[in-house]
Amino acid sequence: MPAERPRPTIADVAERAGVSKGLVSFALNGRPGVSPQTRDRILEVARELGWQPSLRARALSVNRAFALGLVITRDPEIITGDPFYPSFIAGVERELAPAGQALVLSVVPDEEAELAAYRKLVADRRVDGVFITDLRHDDARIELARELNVPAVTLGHPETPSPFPAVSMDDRAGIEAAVDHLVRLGHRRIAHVAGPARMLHGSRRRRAFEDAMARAGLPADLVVETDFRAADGARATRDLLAPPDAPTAIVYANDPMAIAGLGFAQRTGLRVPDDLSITGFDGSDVGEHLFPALSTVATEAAGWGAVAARVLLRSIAGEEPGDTDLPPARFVPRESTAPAPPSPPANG
Amino acid sequence: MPAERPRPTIADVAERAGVSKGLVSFALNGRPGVSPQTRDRILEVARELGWQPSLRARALSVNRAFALGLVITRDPEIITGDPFYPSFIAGVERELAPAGQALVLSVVPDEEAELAAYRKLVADRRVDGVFITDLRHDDARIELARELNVPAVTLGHPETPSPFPAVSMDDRAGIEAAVDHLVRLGHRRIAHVAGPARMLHGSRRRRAFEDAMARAGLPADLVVETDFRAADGARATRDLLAPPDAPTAIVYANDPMAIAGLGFAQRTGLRVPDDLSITGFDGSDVGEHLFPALSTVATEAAGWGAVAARVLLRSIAGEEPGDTDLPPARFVPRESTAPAPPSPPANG
DNA sequence: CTGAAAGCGCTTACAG
DNA sequence: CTGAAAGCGCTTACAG
Repeated sequence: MPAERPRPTIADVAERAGVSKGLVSFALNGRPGVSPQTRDRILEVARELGWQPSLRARALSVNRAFALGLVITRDPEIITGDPFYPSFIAGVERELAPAGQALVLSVVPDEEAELAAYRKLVADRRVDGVFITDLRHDDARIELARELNVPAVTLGHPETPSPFPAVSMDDRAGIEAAVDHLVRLGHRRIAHVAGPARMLHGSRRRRAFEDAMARAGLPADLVVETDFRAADGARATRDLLAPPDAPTAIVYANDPMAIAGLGFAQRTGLRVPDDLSITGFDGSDVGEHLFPALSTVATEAAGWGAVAARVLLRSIAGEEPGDTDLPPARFVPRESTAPAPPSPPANG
Repeated sequence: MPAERPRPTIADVAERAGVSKGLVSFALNGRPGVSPQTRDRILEVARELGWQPSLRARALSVNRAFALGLVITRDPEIITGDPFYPSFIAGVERELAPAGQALVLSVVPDEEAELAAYRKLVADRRVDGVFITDLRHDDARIELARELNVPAVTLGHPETPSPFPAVSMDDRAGIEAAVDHLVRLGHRRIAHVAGPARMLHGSRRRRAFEDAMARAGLPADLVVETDFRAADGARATRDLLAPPDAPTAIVYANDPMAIAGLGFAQRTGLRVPDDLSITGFDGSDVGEHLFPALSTVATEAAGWGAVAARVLLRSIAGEEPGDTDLPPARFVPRESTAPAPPSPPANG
């Protein structure tokens, strides 16, 4: 082990510059009340010495962590393949790095561990604020964050009253556009493979589907709820395609399920999109390279992350950012959607 | 804003228990030299007061961050779809949470930003050690970590001499098994869509491919280098399939490229696996649900993360863990590989 | 077994 | 414009 050369502290700088520690601190932080000459001398000495601020010491004196917390709750199976979080995190970092903030990430298997993770993060004062993603109905995290007195930002509006700013993206628009597109293509039997009803975006996308169907004068009777996993997508597709009056189009609540659904359909000999149209959600880039290329709803997760980070930073700084609405999710038609096949002869 | 009720400190505990702060600290940390009765009293008072240790204060006095750093270098395009990091991180967290450690994550777009991120992480003393993943040839991070005097663990063995423990998984075995499998199925023209040569696992998988081909007495003349992106996989497949002596099987260096390659092949009317066999790498769960289900090489990224975290923690604790070899990557045959098609009539 | 004190490296009133 | 001092909340020799 090479001996650790101890890092210079402001005391070293002060001594060498012949001033007090306090003055060094003022000069370094660009506070007013230091004459230009002494400031320059102090800065010069700091540079010579290779002084670097101790975040730890600052953290203790100003009572800040200079970090934001993200906890992701996913069973390990589902985490892979979902394009949302990697992009979201990249967007968050784009905002944090220049601000000198760090991201502390917690990945937990279930909701119990999730609450514990938030508690731990703020008990340890590891972060100055937290992201609340994947909102659920009656989400306990809103109350918890309030109780812990930690700044937070929610992705989307929680159902329960929330003191925290929300950064929302209208995903209804994307689902509706998908349904409208299919209806225009002549589809009448359209199914929806939904996310879990306990998740707000799961049930919201489902409601958007139902509303769009209602507007088109069609029954929304073909809906199956899932856990967002690829395997669920395959299973749901099997169940939907089994009956004689099977749908001619399926709207999936995420891309991995749509890809698995596509696989299942092809496996049974159905041609996509000739026999069956399919749409995904979230725009994984692999979907673009499938055959047929997956029609999907693009969500700009990175932009969402960047804005959420900015809002959280502002609310930590004591501002009251208010809610912000991102541009709505966009339907991206590709190859997996086509005109409905001619209806089979009505028999019976 | 509800008024922040100030958290009790050890000074409060000490006062209430009628002892000194030092003694409280000893009792709380289970140090010897505190009589059982006073220890119990102190613990009791701490509980009554709802005392929680200040990680910040501890960090400053013991000069530790109680956190590990992971920096991921990816252009935003590629990050989505790759199943490795989400699983790896889940494994890391499985180890860190019980140890009271946190993960600070940095996502950067290129190698320059990557080095800056490592520097910043240790300059700020945000972490006690760092993971070095996705090793490259002449990887500057080894030297940087040594220079910064920060404990590190590498995923795999770097080429340059390294003072850091390595946690390795033999990915050669998986590639070789894939090639052997294809050879046994009668394939003679086998191509490889490789990762970037500057990345160690990119070139190592390529070499494994070449070696396996050589052992089978086959030329490894069909290799195209890529950047690991899905789009690259499609492009490479197009280039490979264009000439008259196109391969009957393609071994891809990751799953997203294999999926895109599958899509491209199907698009041109080739039947997979009848006309063309395909294998991936890393085992995304979506691959399992494609039609045909993707034969791939499974890597146990979560286990890798857990072991790497444990090793890094031990080396921070001053042990010298030494290198560890994980079970080799396993080839998982599914549906995308089948006997080679009968050779076309030799003409010319 | 216990106490009093210094130290970790900053920031921030308070005085001059 | 500048200095001396206290404080953030712990840990850790050093004495007894």
